[in-house]
Amino acid sequence: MADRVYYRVFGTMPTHAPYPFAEIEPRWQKAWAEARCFRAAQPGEPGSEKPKAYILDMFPYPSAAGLHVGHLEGYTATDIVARYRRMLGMNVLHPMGWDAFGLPAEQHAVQTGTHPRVTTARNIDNFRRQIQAMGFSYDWDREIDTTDPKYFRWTQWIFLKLYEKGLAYVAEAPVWYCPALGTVLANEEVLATEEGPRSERGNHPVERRPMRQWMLKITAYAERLLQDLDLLDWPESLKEMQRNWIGKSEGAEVIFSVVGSGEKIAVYTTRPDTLFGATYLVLAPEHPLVRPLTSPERKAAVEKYVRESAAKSDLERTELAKKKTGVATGATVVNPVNGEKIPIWVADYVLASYGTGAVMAVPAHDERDFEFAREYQLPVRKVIRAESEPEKECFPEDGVNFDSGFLSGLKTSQAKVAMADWLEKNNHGRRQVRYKLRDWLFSRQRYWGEPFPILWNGDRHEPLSDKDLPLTLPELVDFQPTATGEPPLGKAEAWRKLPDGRTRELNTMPQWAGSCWYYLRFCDPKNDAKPWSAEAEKYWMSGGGVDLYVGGAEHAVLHLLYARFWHKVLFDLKLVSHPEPFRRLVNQGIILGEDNRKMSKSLGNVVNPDEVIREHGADALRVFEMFLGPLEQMKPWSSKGMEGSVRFLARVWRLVCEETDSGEWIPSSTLTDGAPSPETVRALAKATAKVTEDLEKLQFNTAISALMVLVNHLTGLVKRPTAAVMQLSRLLAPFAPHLAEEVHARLGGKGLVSVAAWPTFRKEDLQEDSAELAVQVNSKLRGRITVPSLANREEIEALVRAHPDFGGWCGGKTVQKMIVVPGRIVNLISG
RNA sequence: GCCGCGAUGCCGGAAUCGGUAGACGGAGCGCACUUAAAAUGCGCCAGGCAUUGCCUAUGGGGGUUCAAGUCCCCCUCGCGGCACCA
Repeated sequence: MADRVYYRVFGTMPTHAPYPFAEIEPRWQKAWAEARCFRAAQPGEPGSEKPKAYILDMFPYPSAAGLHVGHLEGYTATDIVARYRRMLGMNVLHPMGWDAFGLPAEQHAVQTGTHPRVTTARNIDNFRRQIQAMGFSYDWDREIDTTDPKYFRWTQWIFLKLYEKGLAYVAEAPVWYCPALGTVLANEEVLATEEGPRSERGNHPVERRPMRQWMLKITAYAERLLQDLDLLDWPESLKEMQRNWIGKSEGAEVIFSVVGSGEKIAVYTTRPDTLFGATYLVLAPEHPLVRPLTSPERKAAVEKYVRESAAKSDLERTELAKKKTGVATGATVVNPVNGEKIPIWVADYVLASYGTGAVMAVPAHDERDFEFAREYQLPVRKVIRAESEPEKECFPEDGVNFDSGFLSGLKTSQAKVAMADWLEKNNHGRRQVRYKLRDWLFSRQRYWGEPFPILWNGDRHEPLSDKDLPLTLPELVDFQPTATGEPPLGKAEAWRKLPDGRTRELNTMPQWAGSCWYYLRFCDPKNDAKPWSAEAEKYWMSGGGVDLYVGGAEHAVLHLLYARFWHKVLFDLKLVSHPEPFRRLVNQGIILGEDNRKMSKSLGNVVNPDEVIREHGADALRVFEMFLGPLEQMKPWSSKGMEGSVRFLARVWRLVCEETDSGEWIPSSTLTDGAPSPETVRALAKATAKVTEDLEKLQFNTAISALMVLVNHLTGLVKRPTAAVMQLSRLLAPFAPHLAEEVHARLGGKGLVSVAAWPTFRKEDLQEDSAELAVQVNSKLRGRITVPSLANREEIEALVRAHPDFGGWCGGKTVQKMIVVPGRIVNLISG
């Protein structure tokens, strides 16, 4: 009984920490802040003569929930690189800031009446606290906040530049409206889901509504946004997503004349070579010519069909619709290439929003047209044959033309050119390039965003002048969006109306505005005269822009496309020196919960970094997140694995300290000032070589593994040379900076290890004295042989022949050939 | 359907130019220390047969090669994206 009480009481007592991280970590964070050792030198300042490195994270939206381990993975990776580059002697720009405009703070304001500014400030403080607890080496003098008037003044200024260039305009167009969010959304913010189109944020249903909105002419940059992807060191998958989103297609516009009327119908096709096979023409139900062209006897049927299509959701019109529907108009057009009369149909498989809203149907060579033709018994005329494969009913691939007049006998690629030439020569059409990319819907009916620096004078808009910037938000008590679709800013009567009768634009900018240029502001964050100085931009953005940009893949066609667009506009205005902002980009993979499912509150599998730091320390969290696996890969959390990282760091600690019976840490008696043995020299050289190589390739998991090998070696020594442990502390510094500083200091190291020089090694120290080669016989492993590591082929061959097992390996057969790969294998080929 | 990425022990993952598959960590097992446990240190650890040793193993099937996780062809599964874009 007494025993059980003893265990209950002492069994739940926390055993003391494997090493005193809770005392070490805050102390070094304070030391770094006091030494200001992570400050980046501006051009002209001492330190700016060093080569620069711009290492950037995608700055966070400071949510009420705080940081999660996924943020920390990317931030840890960039911090390691930043610390490593600093130790290599580079002038490193590694900044952090807050993308603080946005919907959640405003939704909170709607519900509680708390001003978004208050919530935002509180969330930022919490994020900053969490980030600082990780020991990240940010230059906090450069912290920025997109909601600060000193910042958004310049967001507004850049908007005016776009406005002046004619790249910002107001248009009445069908746009995506989200009733739940009370605002319109950009195409990029709408996802196609099984339940229909939904908002990217919050997964609310969205609908098409015609509204007057501000648009940015991103389409003017479509070709350059596409071409310049080739300049970038980005994941191929991400470039592909942007290419798909831009959606370039090359083809021709063909003009058909309507029989018995002066009307012409233009269609867009990527296959002008199939024009001889066109057997009908299809208009989208929304096409303006549908009504005027329909013959009186078809009128009722066509109008009914148009009405039905309009009532269908986008979903019903696309993927769920197994069967194509349509109706004949009774009108006909002339195929310009052969003078043939073909009927005009209306069908909703043709989209009004793409191309001209009309297509020429070639059922023999287009799956969709084929399906439709079969449904309504329309003629199918083959004009292209496969070069080798057997004939198919519908052949949409490239081949050779026949029954095609002047195109007969030509291959598809040649036929396309010939037909385009013919169309242009005879005025029946022309070559054309099209993009799926649409202009960027840039206004939102929300309060917590940048106000547009625009005034309305009746129906006309005009820009605010630079001297009136920043245009700040009016104070409001009621943030509720109105049912009429009028933005909340409409409630600020005094703000909205100017004495001279002009009124302010009431929409605000989307959250993406602030993040479109924040990386430029980091170059010169305190400049009150300009968004950034030319000198600072040229210095930090040289060599192709940001040298390393790490963030999640969810921004592939949002932030990353918008920022590239703004950057190109700024490039054309000669405000930046390179056409692309982010030279190298890496997506960190998401970290799953321990149950292998996506971390979410409802599943209860979210890992709270505050708790992990309290239990195991920031260094252990940093090391573990990097040791989990490759940065780009999706991987599950493991609390057992987390403990492994703690054990590793505690092993490092015990190289330097040992514990007394009373539980105190005293300097280890195993340390010696003696010279390291050749084995230790080799272990150090190997670790240095491997860690250096892996850091360059962002392979943090294998770099840590190399450090573990070194620590295991040092742990195994009876006497540990201080110099060796000192070198370990420098190799460890980017990964576990607090512990590295402590070890460095306890061993009598001068200054901060965070700014010490990165270790080097001598190539000859990597060399082993002897190497063990595998001996294969007819490619099967049969034995091993130890040879001097510098032995050449002939010497190795002689050693193999002289080896006592040689006869056994050959099994009495003669060796016809011996393949020797020094350092690797010997393969005996016998017959 | 199309595009991109991936599949290696019980688990996370290593493996340069094609050259000893499984580094490192976790889990497990054993030993030492301890009154005991924890912690720590050391050792074992793909599977099968077996006496040394041999055989089988990198999602599946073919191929190239002295040699394939790695290169080529076909297929299966998983993840991400796009999806009637003419």
